[in-house]
Amino acid sequence: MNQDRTPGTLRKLPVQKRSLERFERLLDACAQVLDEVGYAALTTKEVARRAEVPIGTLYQFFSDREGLIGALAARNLESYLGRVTDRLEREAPDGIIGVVEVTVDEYVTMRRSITGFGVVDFGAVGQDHVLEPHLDNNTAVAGRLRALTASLTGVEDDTDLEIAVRVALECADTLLQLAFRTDPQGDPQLIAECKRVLNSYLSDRLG
Amino acid sequence: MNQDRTPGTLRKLPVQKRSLERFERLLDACAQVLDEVGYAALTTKEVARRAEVPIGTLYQFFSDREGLIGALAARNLESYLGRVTDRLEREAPDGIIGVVEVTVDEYVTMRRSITGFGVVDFGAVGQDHVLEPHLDNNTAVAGRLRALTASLTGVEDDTDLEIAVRVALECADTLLQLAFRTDPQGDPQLIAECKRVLNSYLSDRLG
DNA sequence: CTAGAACATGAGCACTGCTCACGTTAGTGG
DNA sequence: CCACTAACGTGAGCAGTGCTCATGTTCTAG
Repeated sequence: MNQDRTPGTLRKLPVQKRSLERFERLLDACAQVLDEVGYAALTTKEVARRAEVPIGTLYQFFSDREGLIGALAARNLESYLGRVTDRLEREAPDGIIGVVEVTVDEYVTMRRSITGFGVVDFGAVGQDHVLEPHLDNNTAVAGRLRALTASLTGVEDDTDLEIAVRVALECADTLLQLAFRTDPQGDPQLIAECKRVLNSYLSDRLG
Repeated sequence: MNQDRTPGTLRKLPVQKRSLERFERLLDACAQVLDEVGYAALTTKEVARRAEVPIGTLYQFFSDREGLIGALAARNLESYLGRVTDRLEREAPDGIIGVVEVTVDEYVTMRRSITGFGVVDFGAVGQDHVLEPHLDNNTAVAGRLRALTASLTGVEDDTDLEIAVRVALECADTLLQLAFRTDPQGDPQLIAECKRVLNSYLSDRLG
């Protein structure tokens, strides 16, 4: 009894080995189905069928359809931030331009290689607060990117930087969505244009 | 027989008076419901109930749920473009900055006054090609804004302008969405930030 | 060994988008 | 005025969805 009925969340994390496998299989199947039929047409029954998991089991882990997709988004975000952090620490670029280069390129790489990444990246539209309660997704991502940016570029980490990163991220997100809508491999001109927008704005804003 | 089964479109435009009233009532009810419960929770039955129109009648006009929402988006777009055109012709600003000012302010005004405008503005996400076949919504809007911009600022109307307007529109769209997500009246700082992004980018790009 | 926690299952409920067969009204040529 | 066609009106019901819950099975700590 007393299951977690908060929408868009996890219910129970798997603790035993078999159910952990199933949990991951469900996320993989979810990514696959998203890739094939898109967000609106995704069906929990189909995801369960692909993962070879009964429908009831799916709902043991995820409170609802949104919770399933949200968990996939969270996994994508962790993966993305891990990769960006690694590259930034290794390459240690000394200015805004270098940070823009790395964050954009890493996003592009993931969109080309991770199934379903294009549909939910860090959270599908109209479905916010997936990553942290009370924060919409891009705000959560912005918070984590801001810390990285401040420590690498020496820019003061104040309210101004917070807003600048928030705005830059929002633009980058849509422009890259546009680039990949235009060309499945990511229209190179639009990717370049994305970097240009970010560089114009951020140097105007912070420089 | 032989109804139009193309998804996301209109079926028949009303030709007689009573059905035209019902058509408009359906769009108004659709806007109201969107405003109250959001995109995902909108139900065709509820829209029909509000408009005091039987469900079958709704489906005489609209091929499906998406067609209904798309028709609302199209009505919003025409209204927006009309207002922007009027103001630009009357005020005849002489540079990019003036055009940015007018287009952004007019959007803000509409979001504050038109029910449901915030949810679909010119087309809900994941539901493109509503305004013109084979063009996603923002591209269609961009095309019409580009013509206006070129004639007013004297900038050459070439491929470069096309891309610049396309990119600027995409950014403006998300940043204004963000501004209104942050504050129901539209966060003033984020609205200002939106103009800053557009001005930095466009003067860097076209100047 | 055993109590209780974690996990597994799928028929079925409530609800959705949408159809279609049939009835009603509006408009027009004679 | 009528008769006739096209436009309009209608809502029970179908196919399919998200999700539950009663019942059973497996794991693991003491």
